[in-house]
Amino acid sequence: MSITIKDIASTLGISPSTVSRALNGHPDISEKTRKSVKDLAKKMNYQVNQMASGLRTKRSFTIGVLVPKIASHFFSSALSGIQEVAVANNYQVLICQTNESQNQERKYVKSLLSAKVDGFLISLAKGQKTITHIKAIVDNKVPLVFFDRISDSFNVPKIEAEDFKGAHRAVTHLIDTGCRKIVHLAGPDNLTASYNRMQGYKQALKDKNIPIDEKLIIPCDFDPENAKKAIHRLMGQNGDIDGIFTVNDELGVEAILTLKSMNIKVPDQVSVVGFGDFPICRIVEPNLTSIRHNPYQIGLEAAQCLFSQINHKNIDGGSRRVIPSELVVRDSSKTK
Amino acid sequence: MSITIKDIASTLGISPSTVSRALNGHPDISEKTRKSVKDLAKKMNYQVNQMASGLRTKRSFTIGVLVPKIASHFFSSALSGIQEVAVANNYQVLICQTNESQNQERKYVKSLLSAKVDGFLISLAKGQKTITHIKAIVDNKVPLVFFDRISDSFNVPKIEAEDFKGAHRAVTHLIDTGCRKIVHLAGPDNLTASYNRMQGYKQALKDKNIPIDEKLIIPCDFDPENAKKAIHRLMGQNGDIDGIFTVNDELGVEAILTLKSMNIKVPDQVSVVGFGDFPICRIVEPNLTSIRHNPYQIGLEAAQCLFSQINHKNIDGGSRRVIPSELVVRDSSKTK
DNA sequence: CTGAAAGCGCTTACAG
DNA sequence: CTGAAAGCGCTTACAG
Repeated sequence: MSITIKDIASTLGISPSTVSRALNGHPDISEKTRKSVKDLAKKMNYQVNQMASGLRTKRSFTIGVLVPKIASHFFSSALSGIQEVAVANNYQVLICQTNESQNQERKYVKSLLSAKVDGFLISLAKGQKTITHIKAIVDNKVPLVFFDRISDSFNVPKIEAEDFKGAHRAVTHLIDTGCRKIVHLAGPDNLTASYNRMQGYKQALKDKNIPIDEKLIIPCDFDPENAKKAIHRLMGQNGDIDGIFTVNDELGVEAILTLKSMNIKVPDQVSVVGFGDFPICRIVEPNLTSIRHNPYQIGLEAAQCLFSQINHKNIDGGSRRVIPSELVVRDSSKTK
Repeated sequence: MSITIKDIASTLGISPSTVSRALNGHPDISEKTRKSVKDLAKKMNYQVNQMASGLRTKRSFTIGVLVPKIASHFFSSALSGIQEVAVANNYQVLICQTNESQNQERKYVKSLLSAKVDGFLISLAKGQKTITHIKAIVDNKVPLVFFDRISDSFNVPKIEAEDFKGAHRAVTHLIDTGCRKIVHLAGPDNLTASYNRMQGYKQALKDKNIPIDEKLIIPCDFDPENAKKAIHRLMGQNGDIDGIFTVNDELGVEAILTLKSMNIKVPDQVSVVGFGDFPICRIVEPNLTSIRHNPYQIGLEAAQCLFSQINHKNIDGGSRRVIPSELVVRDSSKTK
């Protein structure tokens, strides 16, 4: 039904081989033939059948992307960056949302492997334990790049946000503006990003000779409800808490809203600093001080790294690229 | 390199045909053969080559989705709904972001056609004039469903938010709570969704015998900056404006922030109602009254509609499904 | 500069 | 119940 190379060949009275070569810009073909083929292709609205050419060339011109959640500022921005690079390389992007489920992740990897994608861009679901499906990708020698949610168990390139340094910067800012008893509303610590932010928090305290109190580190699993409960509990028993550093901006916003509902003044009584610099920082009141990282850039560089593997086959093993971050001071923290 | 049906056949000493049938659950195959094939396939970690089977069966098990922007609450939620249905149908989803550019949209359609997707789910870029690329889809007889950003120029199914009624509800609420001079910060009126919301606004005024003042309808093209400027200008010249209805929540939030920066009390002096019920409604202060529609549901139903075409081929032409909305009253509007 | 032929990995009418 | 053969639409060594 859909028109093929053969149709063009027969109307032009030449062979399909020649049509294929003309369409693909093969140097052997005469200018005249090339032109007549291209003109007719355009006129007939010919579109190469990617399944057929992919089967022949072993290239699907498709990459697969796994993210925990599409509907999040971080990942949807990263996806934009990825798409940008993919388009520039004439590639399609298969986007899969794992919903933080390893099971779902496993299924997607299987089906993307079956779709013969030329490469994978993966931000892991939380709770990583059994990652045999990732091993399947590596075993099949399909290029793979981790971004944001990475795993050190594999010798593949990784693109990360500046988690440790960013967190360090955030907490140092809190200390420098007078906070001494600083809570950390943490993410799942089996995620490197969360873990590194927590380490940054700890190191900043150490550097300023403030003792680390493990009871002030609350795992919230990215759930604002947990943040709310934790704040209610902590503020009840520790009247002297004066700062909160959250693993991301959603929890930071929740912290501000909760403190306000308890009639605790932000930042006069308690300062809050988030992580991510999402647009919501400028909506909540007081505006949330945060760490700006660049999800678009992270996606972009992850994709560039993947395509350099796909195109030049230079597998540079477990390289690691950290995208810089910066502190953005707003009204939820004090000035010096 | 990757293992094929032939490998399984030769190790088992049977023909590829039989392996294919066994794997696909063909009824003719004996239980014994089926089991040995499936066991070996699992053991060898066999994955069917989708390009090959797709070429043969003329089915790619892939659908293409076009959205103006991934990084938006509405579309990323809709995408989740779409993904849900796709997975249930064993389909992959190619997601393309048009960035509101018709040119980009045209390119994506071309390349998805070339990828031989089994169906399209499209939310159009704004500024629709030349939509010949959409015609190409229809001409190729590839199933297509429009969602949210629809066009009436094509006889294909459409899934929409309840734009007219929702807007009518929003504005009626403003009037019922005492507003009389109501501004509408509008979207691009060549988008049906925006247009219908504007019509809902107008009808609500008519129904309450309030004259429509075209100078109070400000096209903002979804840009918060335009909303800000419009409010500054209008509030300067019309001291008696007492309500604002915005085409979406982003503009609604911007309206609240702008009014506050001008020391105008919300809702005492001016009430604000948005559209969408995005999470930001509960972050801005006062919390934004809005119209809840269900982007996840819209995506879900659009996908279901598409798959009913793909699977049963029942093209039900230009059917139209409107997903219900409801008014969610918060603090940015007055109580009766 | 162009064509005939083989083959990518699969599915499926046809035959037995 | 199973196999041999053809073919999906393309690309590409080989030959001339």
